[in-house]
Amino acid sequence: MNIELNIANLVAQGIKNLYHQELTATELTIQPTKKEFEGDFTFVTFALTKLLRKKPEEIGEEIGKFLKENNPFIANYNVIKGFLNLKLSQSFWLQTLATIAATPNFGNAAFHGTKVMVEYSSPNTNKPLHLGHLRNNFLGYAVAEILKANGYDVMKTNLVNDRGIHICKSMLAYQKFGEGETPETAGMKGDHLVGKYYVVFDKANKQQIQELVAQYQQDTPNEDIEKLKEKAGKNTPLILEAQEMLKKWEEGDAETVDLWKKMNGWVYAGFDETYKMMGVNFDKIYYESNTYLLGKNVVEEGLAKGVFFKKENGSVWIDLKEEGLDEKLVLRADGTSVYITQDLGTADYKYADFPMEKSIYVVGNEQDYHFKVLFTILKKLGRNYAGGMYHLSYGMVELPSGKMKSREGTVVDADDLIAEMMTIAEERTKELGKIDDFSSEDAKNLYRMLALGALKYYLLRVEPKKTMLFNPEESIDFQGDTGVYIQFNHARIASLIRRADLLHIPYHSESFVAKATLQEVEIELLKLISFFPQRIQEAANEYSPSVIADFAYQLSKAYSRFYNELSVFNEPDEATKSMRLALSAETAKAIKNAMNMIGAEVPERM
RNA sequence: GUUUUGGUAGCUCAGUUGGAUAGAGCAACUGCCUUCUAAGCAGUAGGUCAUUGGUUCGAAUCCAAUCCAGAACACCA
Repeated sequence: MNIELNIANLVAQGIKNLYHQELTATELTIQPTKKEFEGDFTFVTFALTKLLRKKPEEIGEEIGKFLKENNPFIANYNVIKGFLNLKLSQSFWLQTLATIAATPNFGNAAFHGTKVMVEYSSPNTNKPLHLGHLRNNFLGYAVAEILKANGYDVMKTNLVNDRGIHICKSMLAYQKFGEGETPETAGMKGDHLVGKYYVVFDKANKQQIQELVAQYQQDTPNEDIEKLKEKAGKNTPLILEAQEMLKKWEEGDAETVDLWKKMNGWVYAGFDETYKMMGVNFDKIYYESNTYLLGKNVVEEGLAKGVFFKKENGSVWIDLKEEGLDEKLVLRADGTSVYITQDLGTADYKYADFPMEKSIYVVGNEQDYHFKVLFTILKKLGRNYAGGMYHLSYGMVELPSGKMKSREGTVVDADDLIAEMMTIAEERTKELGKIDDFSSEDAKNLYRMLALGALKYYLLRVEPKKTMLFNPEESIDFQGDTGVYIQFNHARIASLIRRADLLHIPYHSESFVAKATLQEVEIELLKLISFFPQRIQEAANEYSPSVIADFAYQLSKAYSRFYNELSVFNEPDEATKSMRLALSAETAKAIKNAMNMIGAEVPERM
């Protein structure tokens, strides 16, 4: 359903009849009429003045008259300057409601099976998830769901960064200071425990840097302090030991690998719990420990094809100056991989797994350059899938004090934040006392729903690429433009529908089409629902869940207005009563569908 | 320095791809629960759309320059 397109077609027909000019519907501007004017949709005539050599008002008058006379759905029209405002008839809107009601999963596109992979989350296994990860996870999950709603065959993946020097840091600190502590003995989630040792490492290492710098200063008192710090950072006993450990790990040293397995196991258990709480999931999980050696064959291939070149010291590069980028290293002189080497190999690996037409990487905008380079290289290598690759780049979540820094303890922990939101949801719900008859299990489920709904909506309503601000002092709101407001409207409708069903009041199409009367608020609401398919498409085209979040909010707001202005059960006209129930039911369905698409659940009662 | 992304109400954000008098929420103020869930509704107040110039019937939106802020530019990941 696309009402604007239909109207554009009617206008095009009118132009053909009146002026003998062939214009396609997409060349014509149709938009919803601004609320301060009379009408539902507006055709902008300015653009035609040159072609038709007429005044904009004149064109509006002529087309308006033609449409009204030749189409029963056009009830009326008025012209203000270059704007032709068209009012659609009651019967048109009632028919629209009937069509929406008869369409299962209204808004969703038919399945076409185009394969798309969405990689998101991709955590490090050396520290627990924080607020920034929440934005990533919610975004990735939502984009995947939105693509599904648009008919794609979606594969959600997670590439876990489970090896490397940073992992060795936690391992080393644990080995030195852990005293055999486990998540059980410490009473901590595994990811938090491992994160604790990452911090321990950092602290001890900082101490060593200071000591080294002091020593350097004695030896070379005239050297620049920053340079000394940099040098010290690379040479502390702890860093050297961590590097040694990494080497051992790569050689498969049994003791090191066992420790790594043990600690990663703790982290995975912790992550699983958090993922479950967040309501996100994956179809396949990749581990860097399995993929970090990939890509060397790609380097050979690139050399053979002349896409890459070798420098005298044996390192391999690609020249991307023509693309406005720089020279980029793809293999070290000692033959070992760099970050981009594995990403090249992993891209092939993923494609072999799932031959997708689109591949989306949900990764923060600090890696914009990296992905530009990666995609360019793959194109140059002639990968046919390269054209479908997309870096869904999102902005950082900042605190009023600036960036979150784990070293300064200003990180907002994901588990803590969710727990806090649940507590607030519980307090607020108990205050209102509307679910006193709930079992404690049902109540807890509601708190989780509300907490996560609030959090997801809060993070997803903002356009992905924008940096956003989170103020821990002010807890996330439950009023106004929030997830909870939307959930509240759903619960309210659910309550109406329960009552209608109990009283056996019908609300199928036959009970209202051609009989009921619609008020302005109802038409506004119906109009919004009818836009759902376009909004879903828009969200998919732009990989932007904020479009769906906004849709759910606009819809809830329109419903709230309707709910306060008009009564359902006190309406004397039976057909109109049925229509209002049907309208409510369809609103609830659209709200639920939209909220599910951004990963938020919606309650029947709250 | 180069590249890149932003700058809209006191605060947090929208703005349907160039359309009419730029919108929401929060915070402030005023009304509305004997009535389908008030986690609500209605209203008041709040703007040099960073600045300047350009493109045209028409610019928050497109182009150029400038200012401010963030990020990236490692034989790190």
